Amino acid sequence: MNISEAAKHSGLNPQTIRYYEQIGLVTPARRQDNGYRDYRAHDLSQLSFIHRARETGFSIEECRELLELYRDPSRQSQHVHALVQEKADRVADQIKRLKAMHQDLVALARSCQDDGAPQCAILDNLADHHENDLEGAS
Amino acid sequence: MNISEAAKHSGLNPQTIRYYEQIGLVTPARRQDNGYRDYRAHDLSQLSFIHRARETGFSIEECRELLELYRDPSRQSQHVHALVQEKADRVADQIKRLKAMHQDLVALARSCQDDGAPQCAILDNLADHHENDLEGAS
DNA sequence: CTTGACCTTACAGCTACTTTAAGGTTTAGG
DNA sequence: CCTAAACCTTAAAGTAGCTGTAAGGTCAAG
Repeated sequence: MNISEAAKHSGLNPQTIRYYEQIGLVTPARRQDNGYRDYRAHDLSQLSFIHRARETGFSIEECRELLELYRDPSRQSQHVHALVQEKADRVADQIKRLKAMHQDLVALARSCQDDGAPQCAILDNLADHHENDLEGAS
Repeated sequence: MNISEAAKHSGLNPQTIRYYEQIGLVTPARRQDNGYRDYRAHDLSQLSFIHRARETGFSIEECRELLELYRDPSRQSQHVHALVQEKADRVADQIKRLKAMHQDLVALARSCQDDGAPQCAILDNLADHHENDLEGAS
């Protein structure tokens, strides 16, 4: 199976697959006589695994760890559990930060009249913080 | 005012300020006799503006737009409003995606017994999606 | 007059790819 | 049989948004 078919099956695209091979995330694919990469079910499952894991928010390095555990028959589920838990916590954190940012943006949008006038509370608001700054400074 | 003081006041750090100058986000700072960059209130307000805008989630290119509007006396608040509104929408979207990801992660963590056994539903889960895939394929 | 803290430039490194360039192979059509 | 399109190959550069390094110049304190 050529790389583009492997790409379709795994949900990755061909360049990305080559990239993963290049950085040693997946083992180099076997080659056909013409030098083309040749993929089989075994490879596809690893590529799909990576795709899923990346979608789920794991970084490349985290995927590397997960893949090693995936391939290791003597793995301990504790290790995997800890990895996932920590990731979940970090995502929760990120959500918190984005929510705050969203509130800021909504407040900014509301503060602006949208009437074509040159006055705009948004820009004033963004510029604001610094005014107090120089007065109190040395 | 030297760059490190400007950094303190604006909340950016010196390398970042130089970087912003380099990519043309801010106009090059005037220089002292010794060649050091020299910052005044006018520059600080722009740097602070950028810092706030970046914190609020605007990309460098968006900051460039906002800054141009900020500096333009004939700007129209509509334009700014649209920019902010669109950004707010995109952030809301990102929050949605992260929430889905978080649910996935929590579900994964729960599915795993954390008992040191080699079986781990997490890895099975990540690997899963592909099984169905080959059967239906050519 | 030396030490340390600042400043300068230019360039490499980071993540996770995507794009480009320059070429070889295969396949379908005329 | 030839050609054009659609694949495949590699290596290298570009993307965002900085951060860190190297190799030097400047300045204030003791």
